[in-house]
Amino acid sequence: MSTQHALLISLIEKPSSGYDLARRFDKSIGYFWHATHQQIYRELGRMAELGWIAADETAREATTQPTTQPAAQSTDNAAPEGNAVEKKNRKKVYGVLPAGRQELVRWVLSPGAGLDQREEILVKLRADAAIGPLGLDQEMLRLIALHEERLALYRNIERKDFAGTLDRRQKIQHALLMRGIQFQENWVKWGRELLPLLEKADKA
Amino acid sequence: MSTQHALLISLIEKPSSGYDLARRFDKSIGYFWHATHQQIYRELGRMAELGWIAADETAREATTQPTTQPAAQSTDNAAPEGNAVEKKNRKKVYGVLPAGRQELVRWVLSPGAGLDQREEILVKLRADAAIGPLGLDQEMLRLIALHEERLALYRNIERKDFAGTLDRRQKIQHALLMRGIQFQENWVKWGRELLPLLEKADKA
DNA sequence: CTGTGCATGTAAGGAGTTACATGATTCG
DNA sequence: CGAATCATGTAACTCCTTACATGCACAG
Repeated sequence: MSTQHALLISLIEKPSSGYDLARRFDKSIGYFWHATHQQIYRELGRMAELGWIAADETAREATTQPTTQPAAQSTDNAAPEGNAVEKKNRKKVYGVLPAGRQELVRWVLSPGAGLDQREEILVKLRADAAIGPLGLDQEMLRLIALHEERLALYRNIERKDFAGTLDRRQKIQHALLMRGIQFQENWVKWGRELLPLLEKADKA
Repeated sequence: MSTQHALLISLIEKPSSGYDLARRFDKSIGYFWHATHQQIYRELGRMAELGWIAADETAREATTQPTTQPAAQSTDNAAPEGNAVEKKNRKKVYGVLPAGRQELVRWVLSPGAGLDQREEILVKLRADAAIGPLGLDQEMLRLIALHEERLALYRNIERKDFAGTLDRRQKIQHALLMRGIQFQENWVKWGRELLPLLEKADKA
């Protein structure tokens, strides 16, 4: 399971609440691993039970040197001594415990599945091949637009975040972005070429 | 849900048993939509209930009670004399009924999600970026090899099945194959470029 | 007569989706 | 004050994965 591990990474990059994570999964790491807020809260709960992470009031920290430091995170939420209040609803900031870090390393180095694609449109195209032209060009146009939009987004990120010289961390993150860019470029080009084949005959 | 629809297409292309389908999902359509044999049998059962497909010798005990529980296993079993013929275990060849075909068309033309990638290795790389070089080059090499293997397979299929002039059906199927080829080429190239970044320092 | 391939399933559990619910804070 | 947004969760359900179970047919 990778959702937990994606969350661990996000938490290492920056200790966060479930809500923060949910928003972050709508961008950055969510671009290559999607998760909804319900999933996130559930996995946070499980990982807390497993001792991989902990909410701030409980034994926060222990890892030696997180690569990124949150720097100016409003320090006002201290009050460690007398809390005991248990306000039901207040923000819980989770941090990664040593066990969580270990688990992450273990998982990163364990062999993964690789190549098991699941793209709906490919199945639809196969159907279109089998049972006559159904007018898939409309759907295809829609998807091309989506991929172009995403491509533009990635290119903007590249321009903004990856100019100048990069350290190792940035180089890898840039490579991840490039993967996305190349994938989208490739997809759009392929889709455009395919388009003429999909028109329904009676359109003429 | 697309597994059902992938099965419908396979059955339209050629009426088959669950077993046949499972084997076919290890190639051709399985290249872009994976499914295990358990999934296949379950979905076949459901689609049969829905009236989308039917096994060839339909008369098979469908005569009286529509919702017969297929339980009747283990101990209580008695009286093989009841309906003598019907060997329990023999091959069921399913074919698509009009309702199934309609459903397939409906689904093909309905808008799908598009872009929600989920590639484990990308998450792992992000982790490697965040918490030092962990030695991901080994895993990366493994994956590159997998993708190259798949690429070679695709190229063989192209050479064998798509020479000469093609009709529309073949053109689309060729485009699907090309999608796979381009994806794999792209992936391998990207992976090779990334590799130098992943070596663990102490390897020197 | 034993192993391999054909052929069909059940059971249990984990992961993901969709819908609903609720209270707190902030801002105009 | 009311609406938007922050923030956390439950419940029900579907889908996917892994392991197990059974029985027939045929070849060596």
